[in-house]
Amino acid sequence: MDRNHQVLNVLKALADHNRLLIVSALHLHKEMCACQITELLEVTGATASRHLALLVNAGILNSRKDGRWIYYSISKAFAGEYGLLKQWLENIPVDQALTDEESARLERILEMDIADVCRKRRS
Amino acid sequence: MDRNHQVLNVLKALADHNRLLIVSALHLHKEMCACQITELLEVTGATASRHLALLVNAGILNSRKDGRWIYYSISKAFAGEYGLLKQWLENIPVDQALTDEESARLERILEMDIADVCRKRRS
DNA sequence: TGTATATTTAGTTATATAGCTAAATATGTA
DNA sequence: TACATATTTAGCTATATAACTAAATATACA
Repeated sequence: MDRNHQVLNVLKALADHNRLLIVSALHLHKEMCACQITELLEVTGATASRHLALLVNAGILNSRKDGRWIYYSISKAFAGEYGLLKQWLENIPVDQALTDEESARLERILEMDIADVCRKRRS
Repeated sequence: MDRNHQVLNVLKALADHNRLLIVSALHLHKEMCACQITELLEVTGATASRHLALLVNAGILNSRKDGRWIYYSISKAFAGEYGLLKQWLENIPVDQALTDEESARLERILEMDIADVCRKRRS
């Protein structure tokens, strides 16, 4: 990937409602596992997985495997190379990044035990 | 358009090679008319027009009509509401925003008389 | 007024991609 | 080892959109 397409890749990665939701949620909370994110998006695991892979690929997220769960967080590289962009994303008011319903869903998910969140997943 | 979709709209507007090229060129040069931008993108006037309308719609560009030409520039509203994002875009190194070929094309276009640029347009 | 120029709108086609289901892979636990 | 859980991969379908051409609209000037 030449330098010229990296910037575009980052923008394309962010220019999707569900992926912006993932990034916003991870700004509010350091880490979330794939199944928590799947619940947040209300999509199948496969769909969440693809979005997460795309964000990792664009250098925006880091993943960390712990047992059978994979935790995602904003990558340090993104903070470094795209500091101003990251700052902008962090400063987006919550009500512009998440709908009321999504905020409520996020809170509910974070209050639950991860094992319970994962066990009740769709598909 | 509710607040929630504005941020996404701005990102979607920027997440396209040709539109990012337009915005980058306008960061380097205050104003360009539609026909200059058409030349820069190497597309038909109709295609350039659509990209420009989309950027104006997202609040990123301003247009100013002067005779039969329409001049475009980065909008003050964008600088205000999306200051950090605008700063980020301004700080993207030129070689990451434009290919060598595009830089050369931009220089050539800006050296020419606008009337000549417009007269030799495709389609 | 008539003609050339500049831009936009309408309509078509091709491509990209978001979602799904089903199956594969990997990990933890009985 | 066998089974349940967690995630990814492969393949499909529907939708969005970027490009084009042709036609419409608007402006400038002879």
